[in-house]
Amino acid sequence: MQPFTKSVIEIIKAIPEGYVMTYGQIAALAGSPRGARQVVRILHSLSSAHSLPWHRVVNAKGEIALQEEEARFMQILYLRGEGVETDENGRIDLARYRYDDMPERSPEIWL
DNA sequence: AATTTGACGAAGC
DNA sequence: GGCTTCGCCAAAT
Repeated sequence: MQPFTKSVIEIIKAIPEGYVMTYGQIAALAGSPRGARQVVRILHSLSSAHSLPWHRVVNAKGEIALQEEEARFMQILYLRGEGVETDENGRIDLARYRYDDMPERSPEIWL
């Protein structure tokens, strides 16, 4: 297993309750700024095995990324249970709920 | 060793 | 805003 993959798992486990992170954010923190699809893979195959808080990972637009309706519903329930508001389409306000591990490294988010 | 897989993301229209 | 195209890359096949 690549160090990148291990980092991704650790980062996801470190997302606090009530916050979310994006695939790209996680990949970048793990050392691969264009490895967002790896994060997808890892979650797809390991979310249950590692009991990761998979529901705290959303896409760059702040939307629920899951395709199946039932799984989307579950993710929304988990998030609302932690205090993360979602609209009827599963959209999250990233300005409020995005978790920034190292804000000084991500000046673009200050916009 | 080569190809496919993915819950992505940025850019262009 | 939506939609398409393209780049991305470790793991699985």
